[in-house]
Amino acid sequence: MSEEAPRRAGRPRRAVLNRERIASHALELASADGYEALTMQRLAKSLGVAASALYNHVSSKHDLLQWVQELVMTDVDTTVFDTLEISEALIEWATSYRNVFAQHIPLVPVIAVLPVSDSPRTLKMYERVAEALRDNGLKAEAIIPTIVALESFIFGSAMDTAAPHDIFDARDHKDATPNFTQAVSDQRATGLNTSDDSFQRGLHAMVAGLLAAGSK
Amino acid sequence: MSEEAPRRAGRPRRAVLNRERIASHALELASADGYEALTMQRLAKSLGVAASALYNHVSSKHDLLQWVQELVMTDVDTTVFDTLEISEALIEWATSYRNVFAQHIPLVPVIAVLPVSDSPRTLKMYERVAEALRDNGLKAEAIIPTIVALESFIFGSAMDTAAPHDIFDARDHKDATPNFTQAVSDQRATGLNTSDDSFQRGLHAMVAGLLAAGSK
DNA sequence: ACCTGAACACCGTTCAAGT
DNA sequence: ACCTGAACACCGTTCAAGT
Repeated sequence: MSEEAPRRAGRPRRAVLNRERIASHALELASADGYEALTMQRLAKSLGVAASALYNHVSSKHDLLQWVQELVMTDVDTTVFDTLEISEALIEWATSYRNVFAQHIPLVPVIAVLPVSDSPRTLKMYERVAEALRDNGLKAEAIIPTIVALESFIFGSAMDTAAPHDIFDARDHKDATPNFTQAVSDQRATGLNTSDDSFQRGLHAMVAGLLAAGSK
Repeated sequence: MSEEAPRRAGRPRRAVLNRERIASHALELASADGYEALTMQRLAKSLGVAASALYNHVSSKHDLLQWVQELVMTDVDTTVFDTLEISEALIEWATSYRNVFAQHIPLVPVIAVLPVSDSPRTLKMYERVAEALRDNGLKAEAIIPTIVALESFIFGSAMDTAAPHDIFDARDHKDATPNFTQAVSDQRATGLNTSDDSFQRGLHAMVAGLLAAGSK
């Protein structure tokens, strides 16, 4: 598919190791084999270099995860703010955001405390959401808390998708927890995935409440 | 404080290693020195045994973290459901829950996917919340999603408290993000801690919305 | 039944030595 | 400037050997 670029005679061939190649290999490795497979040694092997070579380009594994986070961020849809009414847009954006990180749960603790200055794409996303909120009459001081609250819910909900489907199985303690047991069975009867059902209910509640409370 | 129990002559003295002692030592170690200090080796040392001895009582480090989680759960306040009106009670309970796990962030990914059957105290808490929601007229199928949505927000908000205070500093990209930059400055002007402000706004919005949407 | 000590199979990271 | 190979300081976990 890709053709070899011509090289000058005196230039030695060397594996091209740079942020772009390292990050995308890391993302591929994690996506294909899971984040437990994303070790510096295995990543180096897949790049055809020694593990120590990676440290000429990235200062720590934590930094590497930030690079991967930046790549993953591409998949979050912010175009919805261009076309949809604000509450619909927030719901679609949040759903996309949650679904993306449900595929990258080990990145959640990283992104949750990541300074925006280290992630241009996250910053750009914030700008778009902040603009949309302002344009729709949200009070100035409510904009950031609105975004942070939604994000916290998004991250928590992304983690919740990793819960086993029988997480609420309490057969051993049924007698002591009649209300809970009944509630589990009633939710199950809807046929809806518990994580998705919970996320959508919580999201609609929060979006409506935040827009109402934050309006001028 | 505690007096020595008399021992029979033939009984050899041995370090008493059991779940209770292991779990409480682990909690103390993590609380005092942080979760990065909670390793099997260091825990063993603090108990006066070899690391391998621990494996006679706990099957893995992950299981140990579940034990610690069960201890920490004690601090979450569910008595509020006995005295406060439902939305007030949910807000106080959630705030207590979030504040407790803000002190134990590395447990969040553990508890988020922990089957309730492995955590009697969590189960008991769910029962109390489910009962309160039912008593206050929530639709049967809305009870579990209401709890799960609140919990996801609680876990995400607990993680958010670990964010650096300058997480939103975008001085290098100010020109490209005018709305965001302005919003950050306007929130800052309130003097409120961003995490706390966001949590309380999101919580009030979600509680009101969930109760309204889930009512019969 | 439960503990020790050595070992195993990994980690992330550093660094002198090479080109 | 960037890579290799060996080493370091850890991890969690296993297991034969002891009592």
